[in-house]
Amino acid sequence: MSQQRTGHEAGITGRVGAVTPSAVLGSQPDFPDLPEATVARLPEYLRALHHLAETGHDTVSSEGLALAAGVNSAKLRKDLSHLGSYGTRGVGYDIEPLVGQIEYILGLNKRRAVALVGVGNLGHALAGYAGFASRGFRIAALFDADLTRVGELINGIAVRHIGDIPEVVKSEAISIAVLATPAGAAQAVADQLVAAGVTSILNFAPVVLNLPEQVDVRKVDLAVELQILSFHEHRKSARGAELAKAMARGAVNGSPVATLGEVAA
Amino acid sequence: MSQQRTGHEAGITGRVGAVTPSAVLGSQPDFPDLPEATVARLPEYLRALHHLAETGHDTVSSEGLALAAGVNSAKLRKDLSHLGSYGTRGVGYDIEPLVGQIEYILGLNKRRAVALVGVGNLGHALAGYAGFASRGFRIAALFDADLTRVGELINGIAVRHIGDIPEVVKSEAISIAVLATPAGAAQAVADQLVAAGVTSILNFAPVVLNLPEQVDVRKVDLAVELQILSFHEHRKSARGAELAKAMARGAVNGSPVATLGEVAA
DNA sequence: CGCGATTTGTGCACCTGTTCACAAGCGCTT
DNA sequence: AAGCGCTTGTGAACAGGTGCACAAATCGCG
Repeated sequence: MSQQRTGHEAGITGRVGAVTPSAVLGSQPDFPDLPEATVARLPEYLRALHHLAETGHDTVSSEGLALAAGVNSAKLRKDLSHLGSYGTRGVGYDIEPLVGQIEYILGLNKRRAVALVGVGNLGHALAGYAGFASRGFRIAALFDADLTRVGELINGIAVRHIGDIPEVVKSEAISIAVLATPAGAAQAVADQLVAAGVTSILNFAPVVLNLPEQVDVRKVDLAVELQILSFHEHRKSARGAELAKAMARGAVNGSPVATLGEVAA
Repeated sequence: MSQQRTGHEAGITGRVGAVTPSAVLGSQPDFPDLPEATVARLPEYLRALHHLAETGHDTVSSEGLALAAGVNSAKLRKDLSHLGSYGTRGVGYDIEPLVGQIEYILGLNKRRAVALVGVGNLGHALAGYAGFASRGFRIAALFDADLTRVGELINGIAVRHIGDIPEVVKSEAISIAVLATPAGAAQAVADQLVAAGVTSILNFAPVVLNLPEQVDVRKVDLAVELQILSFHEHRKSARGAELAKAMARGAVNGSPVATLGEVAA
């Protein structure tokens, strides 16, 4: 159970990137077709690899990397096999070129400029989050609708009014935006962002955005995550109660106290 | 493409809750076996239903609710059918009892106490996040390892030292914790939480936690989300470039400018 | 009271993704 | 130079989830 479930729902099917058969242009396998599920795991592999590199490793086996990334080794090998062959049988994977390949695939060789809209409670924290900077992104602009917030400096960047979105998105060549506005404003702001040229949005507002097909949207809803955990809590206690009842009636083997953990294990 | 992908990876398979065959105890269908994918969508349905209720609706069709929740109607009907029958053919679903049923399943009838560990940049924002309170949770305790932070009041709650975790988790009957510590501290803190009795953890630290089977862990990594979007950006531009090249060579139909959007649509 | 319009609930086929298990390949040792 | 142990890469079976398409059920209206 404590297998780690990480962001990103499958839900949408199909390979990603399969648009032009390479036969048409005879291109080298520069951009392989990756299953969506694999794409979602690559960042986790990348993080684990960086950690291994920092702790002095040059190579790592699929078993070792799988452990560090919280997946099983077969899955890991299949995922990496999609990127081409970066392993040596009998030895393992060379960390350095593998890191390079994954970063290339993820488009992280160049640092990407990101806009953040909504400098409220959450947005403020995101603006200061060091993890963005250290993992390939640069917060290039902050926006808010509230005029009293405009001008405020956060981490050295001034908050601008959302009216400036078109101008700034163009001048900074921003294609990714983080949306941390209140729910009510999210759709309108998203429309403005898309109109300005943004093609990927990370949405923290608890609303379903309605946007053109070609725009990628990922949603993170903190309350939803807790509610899913709540379900599992409810389930555990319900099952525990039922089992206890069953025990009390049938009363065969094992101590009622241990049942919950035992069953799950 | 702009279909909304929401947290929560499948990855782990199997029904949830299938532990005791109800034959053993002849229990009413109080706690149905739900596919994990369905569980992950229920919170979204719940949010949409609340919104509909607030805007004066009594009933809603599967089509309408599916639209509001960002899924297709067949999937929605199948999901709801797992909860038992709350719809009327020819009419739709009665919102009120449906809300009640989903809240019951998710264990949201009673407000759940949550502990938050790590009152740094992100933790501070989470502590003040209104969405938790409004959607079934109560932040019952704040913890930090930094003694200079201990005692600070956030939203009316005092930050306590992590050494107090065992005591407070027991006295407040906390089973869910939010982990917003630096990566280096996360595993140790998680161990302490579990030892104190916590059985579900929402982990914001970019590390894979190693915990007993019976503990549920969900992971949210903001940088990972951006990296996935980055992949799609990279893919879009790579495909765009290839298409442009192909166009320039073969030069058959359509304007090169429109291709990207056209293909995706 | 019966008929038609509407919408749910679901059997079924399809498809993505996971896992097992093993052959192929590599390096080290003798 | 040959053999041995180790690890990758992958074919094949399996599991879970999705979406179509339709039968069953309900309501409203004539």
